[in-house]
Amino acid sequence: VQDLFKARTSKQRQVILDELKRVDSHPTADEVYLMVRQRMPRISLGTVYRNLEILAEQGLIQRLDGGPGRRRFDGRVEGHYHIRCLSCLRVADLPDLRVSVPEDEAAALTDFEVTGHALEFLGICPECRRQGLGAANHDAEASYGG
Amino acid sequence: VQDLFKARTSKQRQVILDELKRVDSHPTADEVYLMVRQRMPRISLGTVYRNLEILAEQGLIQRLDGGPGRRRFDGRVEGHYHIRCLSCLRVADLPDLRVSVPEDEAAALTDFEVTGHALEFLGICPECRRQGLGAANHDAEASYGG
DNA sequence: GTATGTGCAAAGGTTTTGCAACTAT
DNA sequence: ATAGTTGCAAAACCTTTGCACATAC
Repeated sequence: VQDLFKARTSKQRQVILDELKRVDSHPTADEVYLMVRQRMPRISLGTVYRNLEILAEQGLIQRLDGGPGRRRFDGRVEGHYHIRCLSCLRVADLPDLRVSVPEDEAAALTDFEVTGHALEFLGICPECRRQGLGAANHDAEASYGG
Repeated sequence: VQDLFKARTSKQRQVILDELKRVDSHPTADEVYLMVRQRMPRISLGTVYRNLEILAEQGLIQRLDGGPGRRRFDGRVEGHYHIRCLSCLRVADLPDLRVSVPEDEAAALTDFEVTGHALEFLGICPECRRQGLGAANHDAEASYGG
């Protein structure tokens, strides 16, 4: 997470945001780089990464998948959901939670053949809460991301 | 995705699976490497990666976060879910789908302070379906992952 | 004037891969 | 016998960062 700072409006940042609002693909960082370079050939990939991060923190764009932390593995394969601590990145199991996720509706709305879903809860674990690492520091991480 | 092949039972693969079943942390690849090395000091990190991949494909373990594909960005920030094609990895929006996700229950079950959730549908998009890239090739990717 | 931002290039961290030797079937 | 597997090291890949110069406020 970035430090507190007073964001300026740079040409580069505006164009990146523009391009992201313009399309409805969900581009990766280097795809954004390619898009932006057509209007601004001298922009660097590092600048794109930096600004995507900043824009996401400001809540002006949304970061999909990954979120914080690396790929993890789970030896338990029976259906269960997970909850991840946004502070220490640990993952805990939710073996006893049932959620009814309307895969059929999603299929109807998109024409996809829906084969499953991934649902993960986000929050702050008891240990981190005790240490005062509250949710305030992890605001823009909120809901709906996927 | 791996090719079709007849998996053998190697000592290494068994130990990796063992260790993953033994713990209920959700280790990253290099954490698995550290765990396994205590019983098998000469195993290599590459072998760990290869076997985690294979085990996940066989459905014997579960891969969390990331799943296939890289980090993506979305210029639309109003709450909406996504669906990802397991074949071409493209992501589409589901602006009109409402899901009631019981964050309060998750909080009660874990003592986490729950600040949000990430939900993503998985499937095969119409284009890929047309090309015969059916869900059969993407089986173990199914539900519940996070 | 000064904090913020940029381009460039190098470094960082994770994951994948080529290869020759080894092993389960 | 032979297809699958391993260890090792190198490569690939994605993302972050240090720095000197530029720019917005």
